[in-house]
Amino acid sequence: MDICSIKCINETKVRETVKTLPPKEDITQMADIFKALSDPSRLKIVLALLNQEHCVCDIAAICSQTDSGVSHQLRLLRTLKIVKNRRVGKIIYYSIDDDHVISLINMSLHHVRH
Amino acid sequence: MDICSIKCINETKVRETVKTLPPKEDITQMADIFKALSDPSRLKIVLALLNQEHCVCDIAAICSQTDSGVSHQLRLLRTLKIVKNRRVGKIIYYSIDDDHVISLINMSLHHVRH
DNA sequence: TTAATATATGAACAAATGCTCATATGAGGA
DNA sequence: TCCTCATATGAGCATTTGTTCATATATTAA
Repeated sequence: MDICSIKCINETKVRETVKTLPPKEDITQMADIFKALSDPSRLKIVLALLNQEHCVCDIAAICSQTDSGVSHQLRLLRTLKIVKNRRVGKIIYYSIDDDHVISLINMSLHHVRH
Repeated sequence: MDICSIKCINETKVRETVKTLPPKEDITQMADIFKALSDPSRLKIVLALLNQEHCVCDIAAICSQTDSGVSHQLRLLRTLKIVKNRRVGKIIYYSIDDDHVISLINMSLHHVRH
């Protein structure tokens, strides 16, 4: 029980756990990666690139989304270094840039399939 | 090139990748789990419970959030079977219910620390 | 240079999200 | 019983998010 509070708080346990928490910045970064994968249409794009690299309009065809929508999502994924791209003439091919993300996705896939 | 379209689409690659995509339902479920971990304050709650079980007001103290806010988040996490609880009198203790989530978090922690 | 095409970008808007405040529930003690 | 405390819940709101539409950029071909 805290002297300065009416609340029922187990100070020992609280202090113990506070010590184990990662720094705020790490938590923010972790959340950012999870957020990138938290939208079904964006996740679908990443899943598509898991198989092989694709150009923007192929991704749009695969995911039944507009080119513009896909482009917006790819920018976000690029910012987070989840995907990278290479240009061949007019066409820009996207692929996965981050192996950890592949592991994260495989693990969650395994999870939803029990 | 598609006969019915002006767009430059590599049909073979598109069809190949479409075959590898998980069913829509699986994608939705995966996205739901990632979404649960995509908010920093909610992620912090899960990180706190990773260490040991805690009652609601201890979680609030650890995470510098209001009891009410924590309670709302815990309900969401409960719905997704990420956390579970047990009652001891007036106090309700929450803990992690899903080992896969622990793996997901450890992997993303490892990721942000290169 | 001009036209055509692949991709990117900005603005706008509807929908979803997280937080706060007020109130409700449910358990223990007086 | 009544009061207190731990937790839960609903409504309201400001903010964020995903999508669409129009337009811009960049590359190739004519």
